[in-house]
Amino acid sequence: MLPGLNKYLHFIQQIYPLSQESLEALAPFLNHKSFVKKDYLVKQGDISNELFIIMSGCVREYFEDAHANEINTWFGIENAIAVSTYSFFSLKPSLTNIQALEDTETIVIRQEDIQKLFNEFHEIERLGRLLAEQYLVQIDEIKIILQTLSAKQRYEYILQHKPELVQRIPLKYLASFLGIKLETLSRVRGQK
Amino acid sequence: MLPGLNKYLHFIQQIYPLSQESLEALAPFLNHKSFVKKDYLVKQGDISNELFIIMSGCVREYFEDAHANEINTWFGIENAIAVSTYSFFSLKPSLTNIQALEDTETIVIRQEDIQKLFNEFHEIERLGRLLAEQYLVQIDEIKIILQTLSAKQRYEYILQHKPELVQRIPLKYLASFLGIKLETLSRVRGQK
DNA sequence: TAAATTATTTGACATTTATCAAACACTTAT
DNA sequence: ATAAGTGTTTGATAAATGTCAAATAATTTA
Repeated sequence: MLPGLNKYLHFIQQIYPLSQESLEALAPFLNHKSFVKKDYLVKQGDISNELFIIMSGCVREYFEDAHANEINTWFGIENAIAVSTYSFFSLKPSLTNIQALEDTETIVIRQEDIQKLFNEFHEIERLGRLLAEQYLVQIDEIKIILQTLSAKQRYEYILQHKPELVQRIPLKYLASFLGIKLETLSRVRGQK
Repeated sequence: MLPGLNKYLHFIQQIYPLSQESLEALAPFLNHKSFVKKDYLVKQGDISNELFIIMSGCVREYFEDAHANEINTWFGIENAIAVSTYSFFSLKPSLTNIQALEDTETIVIRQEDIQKLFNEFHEIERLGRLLAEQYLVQIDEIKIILQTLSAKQRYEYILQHKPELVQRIPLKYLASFLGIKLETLSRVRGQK
């Protein structure tokens, strides 16, 4: 049996409890993958047909813009699902990299296996739907922060609502996630 | 039979073709609702348990911030699905209003009916999953624009990728959607 | 532990965007 | 057709954020 699987299953069960039957069907398709700091889970340009549940550690999703600046678009820590959504859903080349910021343990499942499980088990597809809905609401929240708040307010929001991120993610990565420059973020932190 | 339903079904069939059986099960739960300009499809604070497919017309989603400014978070035109996602998925009070910007014809389906259909028809739940995934990718695209681009670049992006929006949505609404002020948007349009 | 590397802060200044007020343009209702 | 209301542009100025360079702090590696 896959080490750490119980913890993963518990996390999943909170979102939508699966029957014993589904769990047993799911288990063989789950694999463990470890990454050391700076390893890539997903590379920009590749078709990313894997979904990662982060058991421990922390990752960033980013891409390079026209001026070769890195834009960080998402961060994931324990219990988050790291997936290059566009690529995973459409099986087209990934627009982003996903990279480990710490040594990171994951459970991986492949797109084609999920597809098979979706076909066979309605309730697994339900779980998939609920996860997509949750993910959507989370991204929408970030989008609204960016539509609404000033640099300082963005930092305070993230500090209040995602303090783990501020602790664990280097500021230089947080800045572009918040849509501001590193120096501005640094200054905004100084104020109160 | 519901007028306009065929067109709606065609739109849905492109995302995931449903069997005749599912279509027949779905049809009785679809209703037509018309809105005149300025009518509300969803009111902030209400639990919004309806999902609207826009047959014709155009809507905005917005909320009022702390200073009673309206922040427009989303726009929908023909074939878009208008839904207060957070409220619809969690059945908690809506954080946003959805308002008709033109006279608007919609097909409505209720959350509890969708739930029943999801329970009964796996393939309808699959359609739901795929729609959630599509919606997610669209929102993520907007989020990345806000993380990355200057006022001028945001306008150019939207002009290039969603020209219908620029034509149909008053600039005063587009501005907050792009995370900038009306005057800045106006100026940025002037340049070239 | 020291040196090298990486991350963050600070300063001076440039640029972008916001603010407030007014003018202008366009639409709607009488 | 006119007046009233809405929407957009323009101008002057203020505030926020970006840029570039350098200093400091923290972390990693030899």
